[in-house]
Amino acid sequence: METFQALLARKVAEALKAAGLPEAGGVTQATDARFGDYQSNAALILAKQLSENPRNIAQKILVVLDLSGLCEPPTIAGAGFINFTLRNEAIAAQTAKLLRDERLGVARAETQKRIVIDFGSPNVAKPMHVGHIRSTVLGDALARIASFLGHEVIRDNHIGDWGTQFGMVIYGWKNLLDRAALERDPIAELVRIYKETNEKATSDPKVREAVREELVKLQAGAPENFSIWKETVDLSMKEFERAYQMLDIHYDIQRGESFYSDRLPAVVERLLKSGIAEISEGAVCVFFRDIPELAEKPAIIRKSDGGFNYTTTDIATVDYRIQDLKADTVWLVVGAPQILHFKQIIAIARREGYTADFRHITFGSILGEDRKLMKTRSGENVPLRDLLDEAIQRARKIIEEKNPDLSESEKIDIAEKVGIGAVKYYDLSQYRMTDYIFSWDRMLSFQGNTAPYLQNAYVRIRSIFRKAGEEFTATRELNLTDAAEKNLALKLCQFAETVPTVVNDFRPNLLANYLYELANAFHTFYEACPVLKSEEPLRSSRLALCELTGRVLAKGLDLLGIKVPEKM
RNA sequence: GCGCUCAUAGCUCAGCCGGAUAGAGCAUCGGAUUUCUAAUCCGACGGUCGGAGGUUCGAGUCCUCCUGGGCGCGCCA
Repeated sequence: METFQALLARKVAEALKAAGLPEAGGVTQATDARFGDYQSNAALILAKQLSENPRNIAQKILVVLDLSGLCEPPTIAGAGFINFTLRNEAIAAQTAKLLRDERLGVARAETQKRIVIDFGSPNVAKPMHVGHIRSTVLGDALARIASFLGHEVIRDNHIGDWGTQFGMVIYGWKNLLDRAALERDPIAELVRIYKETNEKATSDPKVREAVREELVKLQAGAPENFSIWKETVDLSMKEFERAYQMLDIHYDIQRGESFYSDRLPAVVERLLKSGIAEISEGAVCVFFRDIPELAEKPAIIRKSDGGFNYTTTDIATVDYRIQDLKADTVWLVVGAPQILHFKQIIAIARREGYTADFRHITFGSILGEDRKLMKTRSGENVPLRDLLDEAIQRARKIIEEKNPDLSESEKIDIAEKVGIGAVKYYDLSQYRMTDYIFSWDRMLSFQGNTAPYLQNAYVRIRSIFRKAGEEFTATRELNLTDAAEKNLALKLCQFAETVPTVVNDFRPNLLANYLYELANAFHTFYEACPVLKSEEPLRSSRLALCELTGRVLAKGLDLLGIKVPEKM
């Protein structure tokens, strides 16, 4: 089904053609309710090209524009805006259609893509911390949305499970490991032995040399070192799984850096052979002399000691994703500090002849109340596990206060949905590039653009249906007499206009903003329009609006990876 | 030094292809509940959109320069 926006845009385009005018932009939602529901700026755009009075052009368009049944007669306003106000009957009819549409009006993308989404990427032997929230939550939301839009999505967790830090870990394991501590809290013990080894290595050259040897042995496949490595990976993966379970994150594949390790020599050989890489100061490098911003920034793909680094790994990763996974699109949801690195990787991919669409999707940082990178009091990264536990705990406390009569199992369920939802929504509702200040009070507030506010709107709807105690059957006729009803219905119709915009520039916050406006429109409707106490046919009509609002809220939040409780 | 990025109300943040008088929430002040969750709603107050130029009929949005913050820049990832 076609959205109002698409329908009006098509009608305007037809009118332009009929009036002998060139194409000129689309139709947008009105910037202000005073100007109606939608607007076209075609006349203003054409005025420039044709050097003619925009209002005259608007008039010419209106003469051939037939919107009977859909809109009130369009008006020309201001400098030459054409304003459209939808007829209530048209909104009612569209809303009734949405009730019978599983996709809630959202069209599938015209061209289906095969998209590998690289997000999360925690490091083995290190705890997940706040720094992982944005990549994980953003990547997951984008995956859900792209998938809903009909793309074939492969979610890949590019785990940091290979690299020089394993020299430290293995040395520490052999010399400093406390088995009992490892049983109790594996990651904490791995971090401890890593840190202590690191300290010893900085002060003692002999340790430094021993660490290096352990790494070389690992890379050469020495059985003991390999099995230690394997065990640390397994322990870490278990830890990651716990976090992913709490966050409801699922991966299709988890190809760590180690997966690519045996492909690295061939990568370097190939690049040398094709002349893309060359030897410089004993290392194998790729220079980008023709790309001004990279001209002074060569990429090293084999160190002078013969070792490979993460650039080599990422080139191998590109190979795998394009050739084995057959991706035509790759989204890298990785922090901004790696911009230069990925520019190099993408430039190399281009030289190798890959035409896939690579997007490095960056994001800002999470700050503490002091406006500096969020840390614990002792200056450490805040462990993700602690943060999620605290979110649930705080949500639980609020629920206890507001609704103490709920059963224990309900409280557990609600606290989890509200707490985790609040953390995710707080992240996703803000523009991804800006740094944001982490605040429990704000994210768990029931007022404003927060998960609890949206969840509460859903809960109010469920409450109505519980009270009604009847099976919902969609009416075919909606009555939109009250302004609050029209406003709500129109918002519901606009879900389909909003969802696709998210992937244009990878901005889930556009969807979040929409859901907030929808919830707000619903609350206003809820205050103004009694549902169960109203007379038929109004009662059925209002129930239908509630039903649809509930479905859109649940689906919208689901696309952001957030669950809705039935009560709260 | 070069590159990327951010700067909008007292605070926290929206503002997608440039469109009309820049919007929310919090805070402050004032209203609304015999009512389906007041966990809400309605209203008031509050802004030279960091600064200066430029492009345009029109700039928070695009371009240039400047100021300030964050991040990155040859063998860590």
